[in-house]
Amino acid sequence: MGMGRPREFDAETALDQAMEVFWRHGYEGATIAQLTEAMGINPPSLYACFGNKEGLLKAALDRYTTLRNIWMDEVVAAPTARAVAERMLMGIADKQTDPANPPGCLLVQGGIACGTGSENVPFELAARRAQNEDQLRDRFVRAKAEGDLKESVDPAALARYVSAVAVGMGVMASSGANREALRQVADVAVQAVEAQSARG
Amino acid sequence: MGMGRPREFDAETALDQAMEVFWRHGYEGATIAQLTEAMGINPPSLYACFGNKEGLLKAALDRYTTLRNIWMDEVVAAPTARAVAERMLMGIADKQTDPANPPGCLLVQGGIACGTGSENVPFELAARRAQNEDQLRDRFVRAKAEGDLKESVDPAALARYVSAVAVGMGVMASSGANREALRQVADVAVQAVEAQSARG
DNA sequence: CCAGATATGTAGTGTTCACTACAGATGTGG
DNA sequence: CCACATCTGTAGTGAACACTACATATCTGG
Repeated sequence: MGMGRPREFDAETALDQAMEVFWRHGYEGATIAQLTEAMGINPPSLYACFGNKEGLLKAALDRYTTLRNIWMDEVVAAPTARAVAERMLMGIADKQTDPANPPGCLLVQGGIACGTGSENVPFELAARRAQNEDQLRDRFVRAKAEGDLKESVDPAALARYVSAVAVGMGVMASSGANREALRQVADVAVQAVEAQSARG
Repeated sequence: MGMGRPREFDAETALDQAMEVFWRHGYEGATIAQLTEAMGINPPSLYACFGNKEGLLKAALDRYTTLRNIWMDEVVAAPTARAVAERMLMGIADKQTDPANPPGCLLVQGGIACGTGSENVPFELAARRAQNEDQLRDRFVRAKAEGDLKESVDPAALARYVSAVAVGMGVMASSGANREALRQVADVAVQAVEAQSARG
């Protein structure tokens, strides 16, 4: 009863490579060929080790969330609610634009499809969202000129903020969030805009 | 030199159906078979009219953004920056949970892949995001108990807000937003949390 | 050194996909 | 009524996909 031929690759190292592929191309956009090439193994090894494509994704997500939870522990260790939010959101700003990783967050980007031949679709969508952001920015420029917004406000930054909240709400809604949950988010966000108001 | 056989379907009606399919299943998750069935036509008619799948998406996006821009015109017609933000974000909360439409926003969901057999992947991702939201909520419960947050604050709502901003930033980063842009968003969001603080 | 067990590489499998050839149907201009 | 142009439905096409059968290689226990 021998123990069989030992595995020739390191599972964690291979998972890191798979994680990057899912992160960059999304679940459906990532092909087994891309995954196996990045992991440096052949399909049978992948299936023997992780079951199937979805099993590999879950293993990659486990690894991602393990690392992320360690970071979140540091985040919630901040002394105040404000400091927690600052540490988390500023940290995200840095991490999501770190050239060492694909842009964005695996937990969002993993659901984005960019299969071969349609990589430009997400950019097409982004361009349409940018139109509304520009519209908001123009409106906030006017608000500033009218004395409605503080002199210190950057209208483009405020418009980007409102757009970001809107996008976040969209993803939440797609995942099943109900109306009350979205309204609570909107309510806090509106208060943030109000705080930029000259009378606020 | 006759003018040929006339088209037997209405392009705008068909586009509305296609828009719903892209909205619900994402670009890659939507198959030509699903699209043609929803549109009530056969593939050759689709290709004769819209060129290819991506052409159909762009036509559907055109229709979506046309309707959306009309609504945005009403939004920016609000009297103050605060009212603009309120009208937009509360309107989004309602629209994105309207049972008459698929949940979420086509401009975000259109990039989400839910092909047959992997519909549960987006929910798997959402479940992982919820873990971090719960972590935040617990932290804000503590902050409230410590008198760091106002008595009127709902810790779950505030955690949901911070999570929504984080998700929005993730989508922006995926679309090419740079670090400074994300930091500006984070900065406004942090001020919103600060406004919920007892000393704020 | 042999038997059993597991991993690996090659070379496929069936399925599904976006897309289209083709023939017949339905219109217009002469 | 005829030549021509455009649409429609049937029935595919080749390509790409996730996944696997199989022979071979490499280990352990006895």
